[in-house]
Amino acid sequence: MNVHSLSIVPLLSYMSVKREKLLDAANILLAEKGYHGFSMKELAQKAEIAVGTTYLYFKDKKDLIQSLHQRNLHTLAESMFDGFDATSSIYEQYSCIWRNFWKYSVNHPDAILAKSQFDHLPSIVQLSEELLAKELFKEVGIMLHEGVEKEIFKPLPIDILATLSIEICANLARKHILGLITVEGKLLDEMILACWNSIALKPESTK
Amino acid sequence: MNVHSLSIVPLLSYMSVKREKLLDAANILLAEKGYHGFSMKELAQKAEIAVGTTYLYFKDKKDLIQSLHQRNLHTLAESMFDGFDATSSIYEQYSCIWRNFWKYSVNHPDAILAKSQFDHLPSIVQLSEELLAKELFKEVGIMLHEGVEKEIFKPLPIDILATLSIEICANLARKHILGLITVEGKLLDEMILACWNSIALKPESTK
Amino acid sequence: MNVHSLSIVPLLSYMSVKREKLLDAANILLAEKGYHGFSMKELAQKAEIAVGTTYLYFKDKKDLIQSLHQRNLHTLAESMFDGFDATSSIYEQYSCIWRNFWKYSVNHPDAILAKSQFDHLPSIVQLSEELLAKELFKEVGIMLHEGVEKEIFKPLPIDILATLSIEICANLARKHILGLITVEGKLLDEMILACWNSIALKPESTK
Amino acid sequence: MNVHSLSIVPLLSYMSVKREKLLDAANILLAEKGYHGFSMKELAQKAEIAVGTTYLYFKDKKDLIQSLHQRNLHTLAESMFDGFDATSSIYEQYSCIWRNFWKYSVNHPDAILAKSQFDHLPSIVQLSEELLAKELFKEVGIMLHEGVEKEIFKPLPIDILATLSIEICANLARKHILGLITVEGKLLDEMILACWNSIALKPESTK
DNA sequence: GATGAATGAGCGTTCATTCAT
DNA sequence: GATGAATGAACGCTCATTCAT
Repeated sequence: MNVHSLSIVPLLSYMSVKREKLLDAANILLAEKGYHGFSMKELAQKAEIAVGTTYLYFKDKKDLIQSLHQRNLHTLAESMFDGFDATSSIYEQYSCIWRNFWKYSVNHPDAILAKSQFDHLPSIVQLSEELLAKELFKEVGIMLHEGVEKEIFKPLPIDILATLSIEICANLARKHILGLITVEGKLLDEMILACWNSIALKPESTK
Repeated sequence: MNVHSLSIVPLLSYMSVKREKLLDAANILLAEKGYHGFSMKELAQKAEIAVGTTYLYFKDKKDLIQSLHQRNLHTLAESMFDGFDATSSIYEQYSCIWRNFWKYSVNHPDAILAKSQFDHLPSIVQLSEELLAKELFKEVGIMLHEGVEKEIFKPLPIDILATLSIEICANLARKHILGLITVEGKLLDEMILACWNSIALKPESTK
Repeated sequence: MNVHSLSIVPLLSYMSVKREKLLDAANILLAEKGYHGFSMKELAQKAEIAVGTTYLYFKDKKDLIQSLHQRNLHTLAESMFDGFDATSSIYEQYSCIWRNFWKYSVNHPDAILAKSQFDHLPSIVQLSEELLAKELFKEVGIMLHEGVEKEIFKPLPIDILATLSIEICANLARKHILGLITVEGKLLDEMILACWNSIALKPESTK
Repeated sequence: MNVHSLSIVPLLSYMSVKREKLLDAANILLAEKGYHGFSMKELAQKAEIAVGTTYLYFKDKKDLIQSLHQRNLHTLAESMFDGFDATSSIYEQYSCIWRNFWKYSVNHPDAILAKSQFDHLPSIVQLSEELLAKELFKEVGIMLHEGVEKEIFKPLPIDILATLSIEICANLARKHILGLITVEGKLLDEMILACWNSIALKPESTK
């Protein structure tokens, strides 16, 4: 992600206020009712836009949802590496990412709930998205790989390490958002340690 | 109708062949497309019956999906405690449940994929189902509770322990089924240990 | 209507208990919900009979309703001429018929309400029924005709005389049954006089 | 949009062409087949629009039929008091209303046939409609009441007087429309007199 | 660019009718 | 004769999408 790609003109042409309003509304509705559970009319009303206008910004409903997924992944990627220092210790890197993910989840509950819609309806979102995700989060992979090299993490496939340690965070966050469990304060540290321990070669006993 | 058949007939009368075929078809479609994503016509075709016949066995689509959820939960509960020995060591109990869950997941991929649909559309499945689930899996809770008492597991809320250790199994299984990761043979033992370590007070280093 | 046609065998073969129960149930449902407003399943349940059995007695729904109409017309015809004396005065004949019609209406509210369904949905009941009706009630026509001959009634077409004097009775009865108006005791005599006056050449002033 | 058109536009916006076409089509179908006897598809085809369009103008079938009933009642009310002079003699008032009703019936055969559908399916049309009707036709009530006060009509409940004298007109009209009777020219005067005589305290003998 | 009336395929569900038992 | 499970066409209604304004 370099400075050039952030040049203002392409961004403006791509992102309009209406487009954003539509994506925001879609996020909420997707989280609430699932892909087939809301209508384009509902969406337009929530976004305070005429139905027809929707089709100026998105080819169809599927395109809208895919765009939403992309935007959410980008936002998440940005948040996840906030304050990330690739030169700090693996534990610090790990902890930073975990906390950032958690913070993002709590701040974007709809996005997290919508995410589970994407994950569980592969027919909707193309496989290409999966590749995009790999690209966006490749630093997580790098970190895990480094951990394995340094014999901090178990020598397991990176995908499995990611599932065990990061995905579980999404799982906890979703339950937390829905009020099924409550994770706050000190408990959060415990969660991070728990996830760390599940992949650490030499897990730390709780003091 | 002789005495011997009587022990079976009542069960069969409740679980008619058509009813079962409908539930099986629904499992597949739910996994593939989500609740709103498949039509009753599609369902009937997959079950090889007429649309109208569906409504002889289920009041409506919602009722069908709730019944499916119940059936799946019962089947899962039965599988999960196969060979379970409440007097064995906590690790053996934990490992038994984990393995059974995994085996069930691999044998019932549709049920596992459909499960995430239930989890993510709570509005469809009544709260009573949630309670049913607690009832069916209360032995898991007992085991975790015992582990906490014996200072084997961290003193965390049971719900969180369950999420960290058991639910992650469902997560891994889903990815495994979808072919996103591959977990086989020795790797399975690693997974069990990973989950155990995430909640163990004194996690074991890999030998 | 002679003694021979009343011979028992044809009646028995034509009228079975189940057939009658079906017609009774149909009468009620037709009155309540109209022709398309009730299902054959509803009908069968009300008649405490299996759905399929209905089709042993009637070719289809239309046939059932036509049969019902016929039965109702026959019952009405029987009632209307109860105590009828073709040799008595025209007013006595008129009054007798009017009262009998009223009595029938009050005793068979469903039949009267169902009748309006027949009258107002000519597409359902064939024109042949109309002819049947003429046959059944021809004595009314004879009476009216006689009244015209004797210069008691106005020299109007018989159909119009019938509409003015008898049909209005059905109209009042329907409203009475529905509770929209209340006609009792002395008021009934007033009604008869009113109808009489509408067709009488020399109407009587109220005393 | 100039000042002149403004006096008309508000009405037009409420009564769009499509809406009117739908109501007209509904009138015909209701008269022909009854409420449950025609489908929304049939209706749309008759109105030469798409099915979905129907639902832009009416919430559902029930709403459509209620709206139709209201429109018909308003049209009838307007027609009935055409040339009505509350200061003229009771007979002239009575005659005016009767003739207007007849004229309306002959000009709007579908509305008259549909009317009986409303009357016979009270469960569909709310009670409030009944009150509306009373409001619209209260002048009829006033006229009848005045007639009773002046000892021209019999001292009977207004509802009964209305049924005897006005409703019979609808009855005759329906039969006339269906071709079951023929009422024309001089015969019409006879009918009016007949109805008048049925409620008059001193009925007039035919000259 | 922005609108929302209009579309008709498709939805979940019910229905009159059949037929193997 | 009597049954009721099974059928699939047809129901009332909603939907994503289009297009004249």
